[in-house]
Amino acid sequence: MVLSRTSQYAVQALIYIATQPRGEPVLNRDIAERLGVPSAYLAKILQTLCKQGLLDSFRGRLGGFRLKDGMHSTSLLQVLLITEGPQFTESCVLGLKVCSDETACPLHNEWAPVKKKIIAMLTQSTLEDLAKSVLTGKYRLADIPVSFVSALP
Amino acid sequence: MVLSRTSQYAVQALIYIATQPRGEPVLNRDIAERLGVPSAYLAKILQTLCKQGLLDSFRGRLGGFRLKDGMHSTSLLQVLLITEGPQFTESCVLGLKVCSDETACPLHNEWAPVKKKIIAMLTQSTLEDLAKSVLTGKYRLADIPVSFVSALP
DNA sequence: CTACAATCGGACATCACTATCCTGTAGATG
DNA sequence: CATCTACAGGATAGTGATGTCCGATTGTAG
Repeated sequence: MVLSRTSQYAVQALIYIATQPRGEPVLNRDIAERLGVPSAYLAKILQTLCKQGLLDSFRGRLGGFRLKDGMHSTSLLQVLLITEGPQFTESCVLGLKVCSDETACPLHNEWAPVKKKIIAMLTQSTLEDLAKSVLTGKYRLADIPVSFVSALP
Repeated sequence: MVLSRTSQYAVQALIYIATQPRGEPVLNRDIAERLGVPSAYLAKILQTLCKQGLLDSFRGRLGGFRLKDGMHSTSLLQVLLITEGPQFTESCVLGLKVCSDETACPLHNEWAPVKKKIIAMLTQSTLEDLAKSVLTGKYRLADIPVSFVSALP
């Protein structure tokens, strides 16, 4: 019913980056502070997202992370396949190693349509869409209230 | 996308017990062997299910666990609320401590209908229904094929 | 070139879940 | 009562996800 911390951080960070002006790298430190998550841990996650081609990173002054070109339309499913692993959409609810339509667990047929709906929702939600809805101010990206006024584009 | 081991074992064990003749206690050892799960760990889980009123337990000879009267119609949701905790249906996908309709995370409104579908499915699935479908032989309750030879010397 | 800022990445620490061990206790049987 | 059996439950260990630390490396600016 809930994602792993790693996935949560990844999604939050990516949405936050997507709310920032395009092309301008965002500091890991700033993202961590904004989201109220451990910065060293977040850095590892962002590095992974870099290796998987979602982000660009820049060292030195004016460094930071930014969304790679064209990655604003990345879906949540693509993100979760990275953070939860490629078996994210495959694994059996009861943990059976083999659970196909032929050799199904008792929940397989009940779960199938639900899974389909989840995947549809995750495929449909893109980073730029989510970033837009955050920028309307109607949604919260993190628990910690923003102590400083974030820049509006 | 997948339940905790504890929940998996609980659901599997309860379905298995529900497939056995009513009123006759089933040995923890037999359940563990049938499911291919560690028996000592399963015992803890079954004890929890006893305390929560789903199971009766009997010590000594002819002992074991059986479904409490009327508990054959228990839904999966009731089971998971025990094994995953009462916040199972409440928690935010992004892990926010507060995420209501008023203070929503960016995924809240997308997730709501999906969550509704999940809960409907879990509420609808009862132990006796699942036990019945297992008894048809079309579904597997565990990975390990039941060769059913207790080759003890 | 030099100094500094920021990521990179390996090593280590922590915590919750998972799993095991062992002793105690209760029930059944003769 | 004696004894076997099976659950009860506290203590303990393994494991993977999570979180922290610190030095190495790379890029920018002066």
